[in-house]
Amino acid sequence: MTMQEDKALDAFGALSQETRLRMVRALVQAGPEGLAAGAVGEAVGASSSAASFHLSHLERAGLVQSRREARSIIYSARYSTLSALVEFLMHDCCQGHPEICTPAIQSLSACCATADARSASAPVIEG
Amino acid sequence: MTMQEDKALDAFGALSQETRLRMVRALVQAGPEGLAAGAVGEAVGASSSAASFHLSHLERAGLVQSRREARSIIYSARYSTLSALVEFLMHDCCQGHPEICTPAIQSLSACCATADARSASAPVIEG
DNA sequence: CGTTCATTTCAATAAACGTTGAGATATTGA
DNA sequence: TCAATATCTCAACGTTTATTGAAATGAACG
Repeated sequence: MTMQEDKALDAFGALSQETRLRMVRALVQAGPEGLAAGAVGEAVGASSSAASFHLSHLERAGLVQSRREARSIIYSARYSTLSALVEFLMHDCCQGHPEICTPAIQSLSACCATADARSASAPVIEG
Repeated sequence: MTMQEDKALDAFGALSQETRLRMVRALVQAGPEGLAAGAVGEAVGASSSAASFHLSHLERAGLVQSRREARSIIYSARYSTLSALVEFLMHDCCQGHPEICTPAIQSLSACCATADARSASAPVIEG
């Protein structure tokens, strides 16, 4: 479950570049269905060549994954890596002061609040 | 509450370097009391010059803060920035699929589990 | 089977980054 | 004040990284 240091470095390195950070956020927000490479590039204002370079970089870092669908290559976020990254960074964060990291937990929980309310007991696969 | 893109880029850039990533983790684990610059450098295997350079970098990025204490400069993690960074990255992560980001929430919660149990109702300041 | 569309690869230039060691600054105690 | 300790600053070097545009790949459809 816990990530290795070198994987975390690759991931943070990948996230430390404007185009790639935007790409990851666009894909995080796009959900599991993902976006075609061209759409990602357009969403973040990158040339097709730059988009390909940065998406490959993100895939090598394990932050996104790709699948072919007809003519397009569809990229989507790897939420498990993002989650592992958070865990790696905050590992043993409390040291007897749980109030230190609960704000981080709440920030993350807040993002799910509306979705949770919408789909608390119903299956969500549709469309 | 939400972080700006350029701040997030600075933070991820700071975390994308082995020495600095180790430093942040050492300081996260050290808790609010922090560690002297020399101790941080020693903990991560950096020369004093390199330690100073990287700690300054981390401070500029908002990930750590410093205070003087006698001859030493004590560095400590800025948990609020780490929390904001997580929020920035995962913003709008669910899109109707809350099961996507709950693992991340649980990862983060797990880190506080023992501390929570230990100090659920008692104040924690001691020695 | 050849054309089109989407994406990737390549090579060159330019910019950013980390490391090093020497020297500067600031604090403490004799 | 002087010496010792802790940390920071600076500049030069070598390495890594991003960008660009042109060319190549690879799948799909008539």
